[in-house]
Amino acid sequence: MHLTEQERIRRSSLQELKRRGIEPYPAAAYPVTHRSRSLADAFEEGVEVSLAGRIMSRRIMGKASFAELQDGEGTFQLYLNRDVLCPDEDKSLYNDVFKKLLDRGDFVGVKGVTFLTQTGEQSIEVRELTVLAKSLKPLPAVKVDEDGKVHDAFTDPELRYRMRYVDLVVNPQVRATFEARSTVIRTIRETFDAKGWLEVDTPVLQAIPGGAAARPFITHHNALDIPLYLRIANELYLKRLIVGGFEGVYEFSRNFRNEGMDRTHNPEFTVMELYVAYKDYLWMMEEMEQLLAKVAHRLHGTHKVTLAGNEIDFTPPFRRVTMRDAILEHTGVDIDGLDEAGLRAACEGLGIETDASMGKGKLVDELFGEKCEHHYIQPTFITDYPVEMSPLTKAHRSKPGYTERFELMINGTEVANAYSELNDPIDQRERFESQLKLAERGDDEAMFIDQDFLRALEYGMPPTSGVGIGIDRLVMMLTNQTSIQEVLLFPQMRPEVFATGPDLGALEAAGVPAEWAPHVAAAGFETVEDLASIKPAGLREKLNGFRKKNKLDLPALSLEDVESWMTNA
RNA sequence: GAUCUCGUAGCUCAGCUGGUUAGAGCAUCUCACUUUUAAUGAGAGGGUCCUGGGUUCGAGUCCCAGCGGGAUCACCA
Repeated sequence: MHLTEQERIRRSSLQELKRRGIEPYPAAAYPVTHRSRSLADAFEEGVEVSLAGRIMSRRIMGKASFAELQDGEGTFQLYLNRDVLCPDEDKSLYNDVFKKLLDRGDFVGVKGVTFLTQTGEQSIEVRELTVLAKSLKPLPAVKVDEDGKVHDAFTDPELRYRMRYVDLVVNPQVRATFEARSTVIRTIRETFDAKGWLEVDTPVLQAIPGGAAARPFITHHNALDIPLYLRIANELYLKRLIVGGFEGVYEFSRNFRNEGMDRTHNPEFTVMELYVAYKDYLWMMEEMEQLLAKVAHRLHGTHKVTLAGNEIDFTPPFRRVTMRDAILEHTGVDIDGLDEAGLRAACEGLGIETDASMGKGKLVDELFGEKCEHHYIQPTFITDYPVEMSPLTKAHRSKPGYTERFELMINGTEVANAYSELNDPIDQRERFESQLKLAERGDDEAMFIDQDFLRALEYGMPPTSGVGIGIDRLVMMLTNQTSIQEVLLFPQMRPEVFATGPDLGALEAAGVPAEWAPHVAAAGFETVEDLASIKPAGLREKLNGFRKKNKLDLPALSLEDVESWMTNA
């Protein structure tokens, strides 16, 4: 294994700690009395404290040193004085262990007494120092100067996402984003629980991927020998629970869609879906206004949030615009009364590409998506979607051809989608059948018919309103992030390829003498496959050349030697 | 999937129209230093210039292919 100089030094420090009888990875719990931020907030001098965390920096000045200890809350300054830490003759804990054998990134526990330095910095004078875990790889050396400017920032997105653990250690704002994410989810959960709604779990593996229009991931169940789909939505299951008599159910659902990835899409993402009986989409709009205002206020202490240079105001009520008016306003096209041909002509007149698989719903969707969506920066409910693009939504109470649906747009992006749920089983069956026709026309995202769901509706579902909130996007909106990868701890990445290194055992098994195997690998033939990729004569020539160049104390190889390995390979 | 763009030390980055032994700051190592805070001062080590081809007397630099990332687009929430 290739180690950098810094890694080799840390490993030798590790061995030296062990040699001195200091366990670098002790098993025992370390008793902690305080943590950094709460200690700073209620600071008093002369208090005995015990903290644990990572050493994030050291400023060594001979017989005294300062260090930054980073724990789960933040950082706190340590002051280590040689003669305080080591009051007896033996000064090795300070001189050797702290100054030489410990590094930035190591976990330690300290016991000591709080005090203020001459410059007024809250500090702990360390009386006891315990090694808790040695770090063998150096952390990126991020520094912040007195103006708050960050130097040598760890910013490479690939490294940050692949090694989120490092990102979290050195970039406090990243930790803050994920704490905010947790606060968003917790606030929603507390709000819903207080209203008596039930948090439920429904299947992730589904035989029919329903509830949304998207391409699913397919897997296979061996015992049943059937294909199963990772859920693209949980909507149909939650509605079954409303049929079953629960009056309010919600689920934070990890959904999976086998589609593109970009700064607003990840193959797996989180939607909070809520269904409440005896309500409609008008009620749901008010409910969402109150919820988002509460979440924003919990995070920021205000309803006004900065996002990508805009101030987003979550103060209720939010603006409401019908889909028809939105399209009329931004394109001059009145979709009311237009048939499929008319819509297609309107799209093409605006430079929107269409194809034969697109029905009325899809065409309206294109008009809105291309020409309107990005205009809605402030929270806005877009309401009353055409029936063709909403197969699970109840027909509008007074506008024929439309449904009782809204989407909440923030910063030009859809954050929530809600309906007065379709509970007429006959209408629902017809909607599914028209989806089937779309599928026959080539729309590979048209919904499957879920016969069991239809049966459930036939038993009767009360009037219900449902909503799905894109949690990842909502967190983006509330934490001023423009990439979904910044709000997912482990965003999807192409799998990393690790250098496997030479397989000496396999080389020897193929007949390569043990004394030759490392040299064969060093010459570039690391695996049996590598051996098989070249003619014996060529291999012999290269290896003997390598032997001569590196003055190996080994007999030259004969063609027979090499041929015998190849036969075994 | 398409287009553009990037890949140089542990980290952040220079490296000109191709030209000696590839540089800087931080980090690391050695020494000094008892209230510092981007600690300081002196010295030292550290490189598969992403990989593989090609052009050339000569490639980190130019060309081709590949791998990986980012951005834009398509699909989508």
